[in-house]
Amino acid sequence: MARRVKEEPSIHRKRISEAAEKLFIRQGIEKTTVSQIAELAGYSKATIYVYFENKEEIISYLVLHSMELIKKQILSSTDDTYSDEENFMGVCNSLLKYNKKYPMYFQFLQDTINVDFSSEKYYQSEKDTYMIGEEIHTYLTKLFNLKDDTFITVFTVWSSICGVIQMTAKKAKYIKKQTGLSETDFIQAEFRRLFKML
Amino acid sequence: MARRVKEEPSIHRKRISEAAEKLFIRQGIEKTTVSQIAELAGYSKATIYVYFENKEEIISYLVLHSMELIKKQILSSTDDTYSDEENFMGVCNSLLKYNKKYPMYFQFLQDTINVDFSSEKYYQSEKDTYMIGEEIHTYLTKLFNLKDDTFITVFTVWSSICGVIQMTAKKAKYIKKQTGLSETDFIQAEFRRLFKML
Amino acid sequence: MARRVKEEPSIHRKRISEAAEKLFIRQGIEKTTVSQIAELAGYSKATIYVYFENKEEIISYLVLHSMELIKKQILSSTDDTYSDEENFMGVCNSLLKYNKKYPMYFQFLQDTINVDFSSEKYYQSEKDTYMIGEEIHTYLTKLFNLKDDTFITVFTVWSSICGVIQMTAKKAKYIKKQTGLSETDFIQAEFRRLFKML
Amino acid sequence: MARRVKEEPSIHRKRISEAAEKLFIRQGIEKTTVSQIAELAGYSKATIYVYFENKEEIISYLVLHSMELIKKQILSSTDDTYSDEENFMGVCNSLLKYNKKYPMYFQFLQDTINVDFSSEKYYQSEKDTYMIGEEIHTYLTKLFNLKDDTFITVFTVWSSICGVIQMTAKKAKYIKKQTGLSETDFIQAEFRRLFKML
DNA sequence: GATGAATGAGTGTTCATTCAT
DNA sequence: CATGAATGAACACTCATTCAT
Repeated sequence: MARRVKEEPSIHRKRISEAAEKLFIRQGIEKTTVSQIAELAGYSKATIYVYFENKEEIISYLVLHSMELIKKQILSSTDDTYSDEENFMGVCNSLLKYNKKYPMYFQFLQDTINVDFSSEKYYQSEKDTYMIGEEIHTYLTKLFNLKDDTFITVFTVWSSICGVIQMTAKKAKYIKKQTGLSETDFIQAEFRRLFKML
Repeated sequence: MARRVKEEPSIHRKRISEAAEKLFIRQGIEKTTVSQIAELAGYSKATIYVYFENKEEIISYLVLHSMELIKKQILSSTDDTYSDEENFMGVCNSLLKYNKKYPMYFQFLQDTINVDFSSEKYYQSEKDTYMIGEEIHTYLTKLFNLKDDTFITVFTVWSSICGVIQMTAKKAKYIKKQTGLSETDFIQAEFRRLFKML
Repeated sequence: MARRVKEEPSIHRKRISEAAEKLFIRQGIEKTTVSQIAELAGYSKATIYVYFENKEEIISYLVLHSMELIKKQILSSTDDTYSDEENFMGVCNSLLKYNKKYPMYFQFLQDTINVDFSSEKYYQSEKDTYMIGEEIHTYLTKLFNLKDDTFITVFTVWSSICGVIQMTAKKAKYIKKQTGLSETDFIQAEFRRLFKML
Repeated sequence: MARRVKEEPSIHRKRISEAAEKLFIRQGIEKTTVSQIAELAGYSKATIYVYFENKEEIISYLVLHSMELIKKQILSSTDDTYSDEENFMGVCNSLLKYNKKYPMYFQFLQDTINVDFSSEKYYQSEKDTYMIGEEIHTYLTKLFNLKDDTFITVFTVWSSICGVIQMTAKKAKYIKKQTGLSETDFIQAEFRRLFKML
């Protein structure tokens, strides 16, 4: 599992990762083989290993992609001029939408991120991912205009939203059985409750 | 993949599942092979299949085990006579402790649970797991003496706590870097913040 | 694969072999497990090995059974007072019926039979099977009142009938495609042709 | 069990199938493992799966091979200019020789052949096998200059020859015991008898 | 006499990865 | 640069058979 810094994404990396993405979403990461990725990307299997060290690095690359998407999503659904509640719901629904579209990437959001960039063994993607996470965090802090305990508050709220989205998605059937509410209705209610708590 | 109700755990099932548990925690479920489980449990591989239908059933058995543990944990750290905050922190720290000890089981908490028990294809363990989940839920409802919107509130809070614990555990390094706080200190602060929100 | 002479079939051997027979017919020999036989026969797996040395001996026992059936079948469908053609068709249709009912046993008819009974390593069943074959042969010889070259004629005709039945059964689809005739119609025509040849 | 048409036999397919052939003859198809085939062919087990979809396809490939051999054998031992008896004996002895050399393939001759080529799920080999069978059939029809009932006659005779060869081979010991004749002598006598019947 | 318990020895198949060309 | 070819290492699961009790 040797990790080294690699030159930045060429057109090939993009093409390969896009193929991988489609397959990951369609059938899950574990069940997607490098062969399938190669075929869909229009390369030979061996060529994949020219542009990515291994399957893991492809995943890493896509984690970055997912972070970029979330950021975009959040930026486009929030605004200085909106009310706090509108903004809060904007963030929530960005994440929700994201989880619906890329349920598997959502997991990544809550996954460990390599922060020890002093070592030389990391993928460039990991560094980039980290930085985008930072940007989102900074953006949210400003958005909610929090004065003190900024970090912890943003972190806690963010974590709670993620927790609620994840749990609700997984237990949808159970919720339906207990409350009769659809997943969609239930989660909006949860978001509102969460906002009131703030 | 025939699933049928099976007679309850014998001493062998216990021994095997304990071996599986150790390995699952140490190296993850996917990477643990039935051979390894057999070896550690002191049985031959074939014998494993005498006591469990397949690997999946071992997992299912352990999910139940994990639910039982959480329940015990929560019961022993909360009480009618405590203040609301004490109880809240009790629940939080139960889950936290649990996640520290069995990080992999914690995932199970947020995992889909088979609820369609009308079908005949499920393991007894799955049904049992569901029921313990119900018991915890009922207990928490009473504990916090919530009058209306009970279900949604308990669910939201529970999800938030899980989200916070999970995210904090995964991003511990990042948090340290940003705030200088240890994971332990940071998460206690998060719990308190969460309580204030209620 | 040690073979030793064994004491004659008790009631248990009968019960076990009957279970095996049902399963062999239903799902083939290879796909039938000793466990299944034991279960259907109402014994424990280990008990099977008390009454039969191994799976092979069960098969051997059933081969004998099949021989007995064929003999009965032939005896009941031929008679001194019938015409030669009637008798010939009787034999043919006995074998045909037999093949339809126990396609898998039919193979046995054309299988090697242990004739070296001087050695001590054979199953009693094998000896018995051999003797019934002899009886059938003797019966047919008398039936067709052949004077010279008896053995070879009976053997050749018998073999031809078997060959025709087997090939026709296996190539039924092909025959349908080529001639438009059903397997039943086609094989009766073959039998008649065979008789004319005699 | 996806079956698709594959590109034609390379040198590897030949090498692998030749190894498989030896093992199949020596110990039977069922008892031959893919590992053994790989070892004897000088490849790694995984490589076998590069050139054949699965074990079944190897068998299918060899069935074709066997059909080609029989055809050659028959063509080289019969001729327009020979007498009918010479030709008949030629066909018989072709099949006999073939059975001696590849007893296990001989079984294939009497086995079901996939005729439903409208479906897309078959191996190219299976189609080819079918076509060679057709060619043999056509050739024999012309050879014996049969006018009417051609199909049924050729089919019946062919089946009878196969039946006689198979039965005689399996019961050689028994025949020796009963007639004192060697298998070789006995079967030639059978062939002659068969010819006289025509 | 009957069996519960245990297992050795496979079995076909998959897949990420390497490397000579 | 790109890849065809090859494979090591697994992996979940099966089953006939044994033997102490």
